[in-house]
Amino acid sequence: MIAPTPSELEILNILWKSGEATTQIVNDQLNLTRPVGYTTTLKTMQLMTEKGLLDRRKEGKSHVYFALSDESKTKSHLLDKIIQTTFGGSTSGLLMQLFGNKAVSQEEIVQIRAFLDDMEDKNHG
Amino acid sequence: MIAPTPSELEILNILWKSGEATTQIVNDQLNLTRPVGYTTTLKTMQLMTEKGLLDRRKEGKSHVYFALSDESKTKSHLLDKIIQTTFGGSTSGLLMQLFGNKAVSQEEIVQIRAFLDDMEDKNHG
DNA sequence: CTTGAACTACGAAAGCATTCGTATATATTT
DNA sequence: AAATATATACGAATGCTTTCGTAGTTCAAG
Repeated sequence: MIAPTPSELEILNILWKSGEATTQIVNDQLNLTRPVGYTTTLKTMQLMTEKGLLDRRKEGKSHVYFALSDESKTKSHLLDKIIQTTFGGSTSGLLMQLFGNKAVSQEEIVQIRAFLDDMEDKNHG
Repeated sequence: MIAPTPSELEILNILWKSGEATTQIVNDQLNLTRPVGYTTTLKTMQLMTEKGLLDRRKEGKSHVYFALSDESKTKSHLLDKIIQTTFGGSTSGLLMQLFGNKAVSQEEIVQIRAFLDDMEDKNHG
């Protein structure tokens, strides 16, 4: 599995959401958050294509890019990595950190309980 | 807050566990996992000291290092970062990923529910 | 006090991610 | 078809992390 770099992840997030986009569109999206030059974005997306993270098709004079890497798998991988390096491989360790040191809203707690209920339904049903 | 690099985090994890240690000891610990030269470890720890992540005291001809950065705060910070970059700032997003794509045992679910109960007690009490 | 072992300090190389300038190509407009 | 606008391709610089060789220092043993 190819782990995207931080910059690559930003681009992936945009493409995962929109399905596909030109460099122009991706760059505009990025610039809503932080300033970044057009050719920088272009170059990054070209490298990502070489790496197999993206593919593209020609459309007029420009390219339309789309993600090849799976969103869920990629995020799962990144999560595994931080669990490994930061919490010694312990998922519970991560959760303790999350619940122990962050303000988790009542709303989120409700949501999490719902997740757990679903999980148990799946386990038992 | 100073975010440690991956290599620095490895060293911090050792020092958080042992309280304090010489370069030699840290390097030996690291080499249980992966090969790394003594001077590499030394240099990294020196840089970490400059950065304020560590401090040290002289003991005989060697130095005894210890972490200045707080374990919980550091991990919390790293976690925030991945939540931000990978899950668009949504803690629930992280949890969905965690619960949706990993096998979470019944035991862990029970543990998580206990966490949530504690959380609610804190929120209300 | 000289030798040797362990330790520190320093500099620099190598690898990788990010950035962007410049040159070139492609389409569109006049 | 010339001029303009929009794209792409490429190379190279920058900055940061990691790595380790080498030189010098400190302590202890002979």
